[in-house]
Amino acid sequence: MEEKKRTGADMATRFDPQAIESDIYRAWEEGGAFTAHREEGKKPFTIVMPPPNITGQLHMGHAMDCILQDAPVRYHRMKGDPTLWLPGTDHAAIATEVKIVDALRKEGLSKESLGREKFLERAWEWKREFGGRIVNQQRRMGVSCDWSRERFTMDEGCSKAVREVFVRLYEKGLIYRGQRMINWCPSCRSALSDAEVEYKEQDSHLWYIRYPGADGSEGVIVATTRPETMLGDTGVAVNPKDERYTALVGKKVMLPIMNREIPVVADDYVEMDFGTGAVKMTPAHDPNDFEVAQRHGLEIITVTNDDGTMNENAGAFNGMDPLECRKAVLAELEKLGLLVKTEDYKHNVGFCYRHGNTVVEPRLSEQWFVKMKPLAEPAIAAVREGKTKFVPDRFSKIYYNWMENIRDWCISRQLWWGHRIPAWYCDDCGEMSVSRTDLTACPKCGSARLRQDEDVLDTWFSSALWPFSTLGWPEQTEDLKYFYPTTMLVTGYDIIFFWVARMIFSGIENMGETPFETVLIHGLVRDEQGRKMSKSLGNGVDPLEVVNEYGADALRFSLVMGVSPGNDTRYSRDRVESARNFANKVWNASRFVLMNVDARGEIDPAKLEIADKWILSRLQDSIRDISAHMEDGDFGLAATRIYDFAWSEFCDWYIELSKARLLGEDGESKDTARAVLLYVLEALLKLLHPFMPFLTEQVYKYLPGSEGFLMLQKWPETRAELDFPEEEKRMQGVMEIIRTIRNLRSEMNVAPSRRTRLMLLPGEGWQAALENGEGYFMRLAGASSVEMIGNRNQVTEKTVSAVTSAAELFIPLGDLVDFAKEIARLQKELDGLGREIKRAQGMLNNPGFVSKAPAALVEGEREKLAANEQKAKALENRIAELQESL
RNA sequence: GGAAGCAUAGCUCAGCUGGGAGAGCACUUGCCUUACAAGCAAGGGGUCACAGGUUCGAGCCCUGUUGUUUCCACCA
Repeated sequence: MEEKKRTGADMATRFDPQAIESDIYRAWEEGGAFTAHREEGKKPFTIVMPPPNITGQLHMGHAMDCILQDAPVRYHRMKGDPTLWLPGTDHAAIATEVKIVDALRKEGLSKESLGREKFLERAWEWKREFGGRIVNQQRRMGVSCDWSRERFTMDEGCSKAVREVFVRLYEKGLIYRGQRMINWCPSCRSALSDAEVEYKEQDSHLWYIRYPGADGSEGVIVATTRPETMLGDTGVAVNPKDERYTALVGKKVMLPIMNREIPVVADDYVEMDFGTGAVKMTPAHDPNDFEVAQRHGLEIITVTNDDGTMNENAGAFNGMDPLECRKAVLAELEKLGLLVKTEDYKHNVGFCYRHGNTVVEPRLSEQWFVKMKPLAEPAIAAVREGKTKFVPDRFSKIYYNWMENIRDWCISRQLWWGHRIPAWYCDDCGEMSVSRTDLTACPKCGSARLRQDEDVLDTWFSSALWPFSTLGWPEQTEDLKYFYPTTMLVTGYDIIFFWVARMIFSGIENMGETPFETVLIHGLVRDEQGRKMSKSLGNGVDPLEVVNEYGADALRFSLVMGVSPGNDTRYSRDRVESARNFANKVWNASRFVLMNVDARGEIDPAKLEIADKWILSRLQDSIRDISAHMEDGDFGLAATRIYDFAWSEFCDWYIELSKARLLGEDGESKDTARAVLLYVLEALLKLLHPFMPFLTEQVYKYLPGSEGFLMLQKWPETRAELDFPEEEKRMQGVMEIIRTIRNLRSEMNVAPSRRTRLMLLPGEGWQAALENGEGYFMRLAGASSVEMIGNRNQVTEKTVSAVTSAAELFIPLGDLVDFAKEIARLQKELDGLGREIKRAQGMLNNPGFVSKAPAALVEGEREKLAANEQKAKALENRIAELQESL
């Protein structure tokens, strides 16, 4: 470690994050500061990090994730809780495979030409490169997670967990294989789960097509948005109550072009008032049609290939892509005179969430599924019973809504990168076996002619196990026993379905316990215009660029300050700049303190002056508020509070107040100020550390007597003996006078260089406090002298004046004073006061208020009223005097 | 079709269980005051979307309206 620097004089005048961040991070990491330790008997604080995909690089959403986890983790670590933040990455089956296939294409290669084994080698290479890159980007954000426990969804342990869960669910009958209608992405050439389809509204048409009767009658007109699918039609359905079609039910119509006779069936599914009330049935390419077909025994004809093109069942259209086919079919129908009409129509079309431009086709296919109902029920109950709490609570509604309407989860993907399905098929006896270990012989007939299922699992199958697979499950490791269930999950609302819900039911099913106590949901980071950041818009902001320009602390702070839980937030350069300015402010305040304090001094309560008591008391208040906000997950409020304390109270006032003493002759007062400055600064650094870890850690190195890392110091505790409510009030009175004088001087255009005498007529009980504040009036309010007077008559010169709650004040300004203007000014002040008095009187004259409002509040109003009445009286007197002298 | 969020200063947003409207940025004025011009001081600027209701008291709670964003569902 570098040699410790000792004085503020060594500090640069500006905080330079670039110069220190990487060194500090390395020191933390090498010093083992992130490593979690189990301490029996103590409740741990545990977070498993949502594992970023290894596909690319960190975006603003990740940055948000980082800070919202790092802040509570650092807070709890400082509180002394055994703290584990477990990091890792996700193999992201489809997403990664798509990227690798793209990369291969640029080399003129394809998946197929490479073969499965070579492809997987490439994929692991990819993982090493991009997985490492992501993790280093996280380090740049300052994340204090335990890298010694880093995991990957496809590492040995997690893979074992996946295999174990799959087999267990299969054995319980909760995983099955079957022909079902699934979402098919022609670009992935794979099945997708319902959650992976994004619906977008598209302008399209509704085409009305006549299907003539098989007997030569006029038949029926159907309406469709996808005319090309008619090639696979095997029926027409009408509502049984629809009298227009009663005669047709049971008859056959002729499917044009294909010239196939298809039946007309009656089914409740059909809405009578949509279109013509008659629906063409394409059971292989529409989930509803499929169900109708099941009920009525309709034939099922698949007319597309894996890549979305038309297949041989499409007859003359074989090989066309669907849009081409649509045009050709419509042209043909037109020629036949069967295209009755075309209407403009808007409807939702499903797109692949990884191939944004690819339309997802419902398609009949043999896939693996998880039976969801039995898993969803206890997961719903767990949240209802409060075993897992969503914060903010409204997100639990989204969760319930999804869980209560859940359908079976299609988990097989026709990909290579992922956990391969542990099922083997025997080519001799046809037996299918699911196994924890790789099979070499058929368990039924002993044949060695076994083929493992070609498919891999949905990436979310493994991430669903993340809270326990990463802790060692299915082994009963010490970590698992100690850290599960975890304390908190932090993630965006966009993956509640994909991930959060699945972790909850997986945790309950496999561990018997919900995986986390709290799910803290945050919003999206949008661009400066409020649009979602996306690659296609090219409006993404790279957090690393922001870190390079402004520092990690600035970015982190800008992402939390003034942000409320669960709400989206806009990225704004202004906010980062403002956070950077704050960092610099704290840096310079520290520099000031350290230039004046070179040793740690004890605080002796007997020697504290009013300003000391004020700032110490304000500090107590800040510690209370900030700690409470940290506990509640209100990081936006915590950050705002520390900002205000540091800037508006410590810097703007206490430091300025201390200057007079530091430059003065009174050694004891000077020492006390020094001790208080250092004490408050150190507490401030600790309170700020969860948000600005680099800056605070760096400053801590300079503090006299500091040892080790700030990040491992104790979180500040409140001390009752440092609460000084009475002195706080007195100091605020002094501050009000200072502000009032500044205001007067400014209004009167008194040059800052011109010092003015000050006369004070103290209010009752204020004499001592004001005498105490003389130095402050001189230093902070441009006073050349302070004179206490006992009576307004003692003011004989031309002065401007004002009334505050602590005193009446007079500033002789000679010819600058224009009595007429002065009267107008005071009158305006008096009018304001009058309104205020009226308001208070109104309240106090209201019997309801006096009898029902809290006593303290009523008393407070009484006090304010009395004070204001006194002020008003003083103003009236003053105005009268001035009028006389006019 | 169902659900949720948002509507507060010119802009972006805070506002904890109801108790005299706040911040950042922008704007005006004056300051290089020996920590900081990435700064200091002073100032202007708001019918808290609208309409009702509850309450002694509503930005906050309830009902409705309007605007806006998002999620879910998917009637071809």
